[in-house]
Amino acid sequence: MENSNMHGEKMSLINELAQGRELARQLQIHLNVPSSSHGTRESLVQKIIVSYEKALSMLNSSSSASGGEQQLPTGHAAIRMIESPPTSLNGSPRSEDSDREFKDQDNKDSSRKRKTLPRWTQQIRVTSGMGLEGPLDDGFSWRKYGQKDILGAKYPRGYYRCTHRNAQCCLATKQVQRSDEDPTVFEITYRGRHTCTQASTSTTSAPPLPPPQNSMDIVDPQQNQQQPQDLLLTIPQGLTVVTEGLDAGDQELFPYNPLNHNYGGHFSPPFMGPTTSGTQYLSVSEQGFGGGGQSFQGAECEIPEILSSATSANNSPIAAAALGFPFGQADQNLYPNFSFDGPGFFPHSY
DNA sequence: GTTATTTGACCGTC
DNA sequence: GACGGTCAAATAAC
Repeated sequence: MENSNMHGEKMSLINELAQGRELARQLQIHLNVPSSSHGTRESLVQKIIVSYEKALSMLNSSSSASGGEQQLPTGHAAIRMIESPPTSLNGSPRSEDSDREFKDQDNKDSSRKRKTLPRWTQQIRVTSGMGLEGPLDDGFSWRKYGQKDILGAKYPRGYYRCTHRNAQCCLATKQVQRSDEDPTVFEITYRGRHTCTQASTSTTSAPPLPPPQNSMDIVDPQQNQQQPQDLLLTIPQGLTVVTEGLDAGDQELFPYNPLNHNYGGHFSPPFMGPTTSGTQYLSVSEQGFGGGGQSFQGAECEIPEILSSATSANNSPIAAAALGFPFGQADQNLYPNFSFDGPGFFPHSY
């Protein structure tokens, strides 16, 4: 086991470094292109930084522990991945649908689309004076469509979906649940991915990325740093962000989120831990963060169907695009181990 | 006037 | 029947 892990980490490290190199090349090209926008260059720079930081994190973590705890050497954030069941901090019935969805997928399959959406959770702690609502703003436009008192929870759960849901068929949704025990902690569960252009333009914010555990296994088990890294860009100082990895049902997650393009734009394959679930803690200094999230639910959009097709039609560029796969062919070169046809990748049709 | 939020009702799942 | 998630009308804010 360890050997395979070690090997996997090495491969991941190599991939990460290769990605960084490729990004540097792209930056070089852009620097020579007058028409290239500043934003594009910035994006590439950010990607390179992220890539190298991830590589460093891998080295750091591999030498430290295998307990799923990692620390970025960057100093501006402490990221911790904790393998833990997707339970809420407060013990409240947090996304109970986690298991429910899991069962559904297992048993019936997708009579209800929302049950098949990728989902991941972040726990955000507001440690210093910013509005408690601050953490809810992740740079994406969310529209609240519901609020519900949850059994066993002191605070109601808020339901949000992407503002561009109708206009751009963006199925991203998120649920915001305040912790009972610690009101400064918000548990944000994201569903689905942003497919709206907004996702690709909000480079200043770092909406949480879905922790693609599966992809992780396939591509790079250590890339989990990606998300935290991105989050750092927008999370207000003083906030502690805990990303609870994909819930148990994440076998269904696609590893990537169109969002990835946004943040810095790029994709970074998997940033979640090698395990099916995990928690990431981000401690940042204060300024505004936004918890972004996404999830899906719409029915008018055909994304789910497209995704489904994607699972059956391996390597379809269109499907990949629809899925928001960050990497194109070039990226695939960077991640030779990645494949769409792995049963662990798209275990179920969407 | 347009867009976002609130809130009760409805639906699906367990 | 209980519960969570979503819808949609009413209301508020811009």
